[in-house]
Amino acid sequence: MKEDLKYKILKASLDLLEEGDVSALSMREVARRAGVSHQAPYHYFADREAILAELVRDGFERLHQDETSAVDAHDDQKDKIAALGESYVQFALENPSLFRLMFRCDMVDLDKHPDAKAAANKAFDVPIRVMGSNSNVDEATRFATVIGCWSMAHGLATLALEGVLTNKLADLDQSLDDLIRNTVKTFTARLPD
Amino acid sequence: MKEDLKYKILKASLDLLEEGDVSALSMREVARRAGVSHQAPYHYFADREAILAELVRDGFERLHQDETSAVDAHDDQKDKIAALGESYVQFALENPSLFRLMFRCDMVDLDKHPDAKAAANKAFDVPIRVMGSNSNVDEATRFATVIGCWSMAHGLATLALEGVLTNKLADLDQSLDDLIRNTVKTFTARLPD
DNA sequence: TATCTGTTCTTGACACTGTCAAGATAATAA
DNA sequence: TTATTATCTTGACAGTGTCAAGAACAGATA
Repeated sequence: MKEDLKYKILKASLDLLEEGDVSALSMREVARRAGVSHQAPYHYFADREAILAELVRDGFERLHQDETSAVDAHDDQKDKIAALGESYVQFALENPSLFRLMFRCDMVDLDKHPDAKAAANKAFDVPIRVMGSNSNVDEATRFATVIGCWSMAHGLATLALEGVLTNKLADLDQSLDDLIRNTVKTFTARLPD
Repeated sequence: MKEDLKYKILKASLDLLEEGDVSALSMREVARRAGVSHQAPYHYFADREAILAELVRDGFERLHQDETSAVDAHDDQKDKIAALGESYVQFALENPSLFRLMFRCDMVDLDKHPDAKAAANKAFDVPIRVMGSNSNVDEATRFATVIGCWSMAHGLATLALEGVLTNKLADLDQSLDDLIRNTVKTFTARLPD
């Protein structure tokens, strides 16, 4: 079927990405897995980065979905924020290599791939939309709060991903999930109403 | 001089790293810059990862220094924490490629490089030591607070590095520095005494 | 039906990479 | 002086991304 190979290539690429790191995703190995010549992928993707960009775009789309369904599942404002944070970290843990890739502008220059950039902005706008509506505080504080929460979720995700947290976790009698839930809850509780 | 070439190679490597991304750091380019044959570096480093590990080790050493001098410059507990966070982000902004590399376990497996791992742990222990001493809260909350603050600093650094923040900053009349300071201060103010 | 045109894929080449193997050269020790 | 070791070079190999050119095939046009 038409465009069939394109999705075969993307599937093989995603598999390779999550099997190992991004360096395992080579143009030729992707072609090999799709059962075509080493040059065939070039018909659908300008270069290696174009494949990565497509994976990144899809990643941000899925992250956006996870975020919105997490937010929509709650009514209380702070519950929304906590669920949003947890879904963010959860996504990272479930798609480690992809998540890493999604924030590697040295690998995928979003300015060169508008579709991926648009998807990223859609995902980024969820926290801003959810938290940016608190009119009880001034704008600077509100913005700082949004960025801080987002940063915390992103940092949690990154540190958990790189195994830094599990190292430090050995002492405490806590699972990684508990730690993440605990951390998110501890900080959302301190947010202004 | 003995070991002279070793440091020439490390210097060339760090230069290459900060000039572009980590992929610009090739064994052969490093050798070329040091003015030696493509194989000479192998006398001092087992492979490419060994060079990266050495850069990472040095990076964590410097981060640790920055952290401690930031902490030591203040007496008040919350000032210490704020300064610590800012120094962390500052380090990332001043050494973007190196900072990225320091948290890329797919590139440098710390378990294979004990020296780098030790340096990393030394740097990681500063926030734990500074914040972990608050006896007014239970241990789980204390740990969550430490991890949360550290995550926020790490997330801020990462997001700032990848240009995500500067994108979102266009609306507000704020510099990146201001935003970072603001965010750190906003959240340290909410910490329990 | 026969010819043209564009899509889709293949084959071949090139310069680059990391790294193994082996040799050369120079410093040091006996 | 000779032997040994540290230091560096030369050469090779398989792997990579990607440019260039060609083959196979589809569909449209005549």
